[in-house]
Amino acid sequence: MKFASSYEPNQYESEIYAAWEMAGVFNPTVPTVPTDDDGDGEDDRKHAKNTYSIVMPPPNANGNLHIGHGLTVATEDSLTRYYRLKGKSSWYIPGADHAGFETWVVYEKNLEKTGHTRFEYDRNELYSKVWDFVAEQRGNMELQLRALGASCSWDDLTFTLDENVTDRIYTTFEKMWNDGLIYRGEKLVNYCPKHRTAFADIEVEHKDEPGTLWDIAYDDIIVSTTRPETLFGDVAVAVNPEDPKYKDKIGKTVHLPLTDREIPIIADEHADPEYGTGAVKITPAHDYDDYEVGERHNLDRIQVISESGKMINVPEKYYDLTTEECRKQVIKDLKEQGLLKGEHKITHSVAHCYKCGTVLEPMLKDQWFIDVEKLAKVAIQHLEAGEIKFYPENKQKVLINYLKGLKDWNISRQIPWGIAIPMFKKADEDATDEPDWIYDRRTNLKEIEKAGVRYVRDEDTFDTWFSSSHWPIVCTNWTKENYNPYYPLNVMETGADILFAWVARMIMMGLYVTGEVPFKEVYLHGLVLDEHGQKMSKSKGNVINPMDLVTKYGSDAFRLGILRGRSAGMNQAFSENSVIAGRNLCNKLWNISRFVQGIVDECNENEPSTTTYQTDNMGEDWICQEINDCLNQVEKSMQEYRFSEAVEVLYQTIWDKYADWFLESQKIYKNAELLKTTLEAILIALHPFAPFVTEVIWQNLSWTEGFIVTAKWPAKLKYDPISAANFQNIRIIVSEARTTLQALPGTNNAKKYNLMYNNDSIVADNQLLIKNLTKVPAVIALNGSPKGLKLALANHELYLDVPESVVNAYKDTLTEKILSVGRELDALNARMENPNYVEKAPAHLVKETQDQINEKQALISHLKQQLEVI
RNA sequence: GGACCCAUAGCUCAGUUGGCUAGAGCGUACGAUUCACAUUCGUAAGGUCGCAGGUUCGAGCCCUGCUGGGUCCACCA
Repeated sequence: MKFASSYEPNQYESEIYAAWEMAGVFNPTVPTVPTDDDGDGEDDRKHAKNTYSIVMPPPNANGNLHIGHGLTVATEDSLTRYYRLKGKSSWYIPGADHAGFETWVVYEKNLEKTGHTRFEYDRNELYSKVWDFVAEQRGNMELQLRALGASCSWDDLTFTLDENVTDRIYTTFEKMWNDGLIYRGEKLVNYCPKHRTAFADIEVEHKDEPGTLWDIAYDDIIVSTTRPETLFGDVAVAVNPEDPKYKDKIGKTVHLPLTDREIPIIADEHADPEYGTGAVKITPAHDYDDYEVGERHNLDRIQVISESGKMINVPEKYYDLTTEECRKQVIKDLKEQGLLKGEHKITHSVAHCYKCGTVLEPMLKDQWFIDVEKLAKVAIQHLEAGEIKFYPENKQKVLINYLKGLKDWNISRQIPWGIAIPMFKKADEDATDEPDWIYDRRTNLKEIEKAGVRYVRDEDTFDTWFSSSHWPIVCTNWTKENYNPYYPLNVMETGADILFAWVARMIMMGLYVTGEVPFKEVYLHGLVLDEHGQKMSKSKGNVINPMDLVTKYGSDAFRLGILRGRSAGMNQAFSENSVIAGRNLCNKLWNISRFVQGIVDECNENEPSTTTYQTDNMGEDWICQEINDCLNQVEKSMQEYRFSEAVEVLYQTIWDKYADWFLESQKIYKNAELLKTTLEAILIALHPFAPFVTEVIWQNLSWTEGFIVTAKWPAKLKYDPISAANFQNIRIIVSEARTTLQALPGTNNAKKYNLMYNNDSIVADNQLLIKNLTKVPAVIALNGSPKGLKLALANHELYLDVPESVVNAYKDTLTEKILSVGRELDALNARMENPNYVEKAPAHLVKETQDQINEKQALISHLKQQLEVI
């Protein structure tokens, strides 16, 4: 006997994972690169259809996994393992993210601790410093993925800075440049003065905050503003053309306070007559709306805030102040001059850096932009054609809606840790015929020469989402030349929170580069919340570390626990309890196997299992039916990404049906061949969710061969359906006997009273089983002279051999039972008395109702007889 | 301002084209104990499915409105 009495995951998990990895069972069976073994000049994979591909959203290469990764892996790996068992060549491609901005922030903080700043180094130096930093930290995350059981193909791990990735990014960028989809523009961008980089719109966090709205007199016009310090950048005052208050002022000029400038009053829809004073100052260099007003009226842009957040291009007095200091000074000076006419407290939303919380400045900068209009349009067409199926479904509409309003995408970042933008600016002023910017891949050079003209490289790097948008393409080694059976991916699984940032961009880029959608289905998971439904955060102290749970309860328990009760796209609570429930299931399965192995040993049936088992009794037919049902439901659930349902049905089948009824019956019958076949079926069916315990058991069973990872999904079991249906009688009889025994006065009743039956071949044939399941001392035939307490069964005549006093004490319970069955009967009768129901409801339902009425009536009359006897 | 999601047992959640007496896990109460498992076994209690209408023979599910909670997008001088 190899099985200890309880399952200890820590004893086995790392060893089992190492064995899997060593044996290469996670590698896809169909090659992942073009092959031509038969030498016919054609890729052998041309006809490989049975593939399943899924990529991992790359976790931060130098970070640790958090609970969201735990859910990601549990979900993706369950899919991968399921389809592998289903016979597909499954390829789960792992990844690691250089996490441009995130890592940079961590690195820069460390750098500052050592008393240095980024400005002491050039980009190449910084890049190699961060590279070393990441290399040092790297590896934890990959070990943690293994601990979670991720069955990925490790040889194919893709790092977002791998050469094939940067190659692909450059190729795409070049194509876009040539197609005119890339442009350089001076636009307002979201700029973090602390990190000194710009962000895409999607990375900005808006928060509602209290603020002040000041009224400032520009001569006789009063403007309202929340940012008086930007006054020095004002180039106009706008009023609404329909606003009668200001109609006669349009075209005139006003004096800009604290300066010696005159600025025009212009008419623009942007000014809302209802808001504030209805007149608004226009600062095109520091406000998005004003920028657009400026465009419309061809106004200058005066930048008054520098990239370090200090005032520039302002009178000496204000120069080099921070925006905050300057604001105070301006307010003070305006007050002194009597120009401050009002002050109102308001709530407005303010843009913050999602990393450090600093207020973002809209900043006028030259940046690279992607003209997204065409890309979005193509994506919308394919989405509307239903080429990608979404789980949850509604995300398709949400995504289309987003794409319809998408603005041009700023892909420049001013941080060194990332893929360099392969663009060079003309340095020779004289070469007027040459283009200002040229594309070139030699980003390691600060300066290049082309046709005798000098060019200097752009120092910016790509937004990480630009490279991430190629993820399905780079992970599967897609190329234009070769057919690839793994592209498009079968599914893209990721967090619902990055639908826009990532999924949308992968779709646009996939279509642009390959002409095909990058994946056929999208499954989005929600946030994992704490047990009270609160978002996990360090500040709240409610963060759950998945690795702690894995250590404590095992990887399988964690996976089962986190998938349980979870559905697509929903933010849902998670607690240790569900992991404990998972741990218990693993232990149950372990003991089930221990028990089965015991019988197999006893019967000397240690040869590989066959499908030629015989079913010799109702319980055996019944469990075959139950397992088939279970397999069908798991298959259906997996098809629809209903993991929670799949896990639920497995729990019930394994625990409530296989262990509690079938194995109990096998204590009598001992059908070793059937036990082997059925145990294999449940082990394989559970394997996608609990890979370790099922494999450990598989390795310990005497008759199984190879790894369960690469086993075949179970075939449907053969059984006699009539016999299977008859087993329900046993279950009903046993349940009723148990309920009644518990309800009788006194304790330990099961040991006291015999069960007697009259004229019942099912009971007669299963006396021993019923005795074992109810734990009564004996099950005895009555031969026509009833006594004791009759069980509340419509179709069976059974009695508990209890003394009259006990029967009398049971009288109240019996009366209540008659009443409750009576209420059920009334409800059924009412339904049948409704002619519309009888006419319009489907015939089988009407018949069912009638059958039930008959049954309840029989039951009531049985119970009433009993009551009369008392 | 636009859109989306959620509301079912004490807690966390299932409930697929409308169909029987609305389920699970955890928790609670009571009982069991050599013979695979106390990480066990058995039994029970606990729900007018957020509110108000409507459609239907029949509504947790479909429709309308409302209330409460959450998310995203846009805007906010």
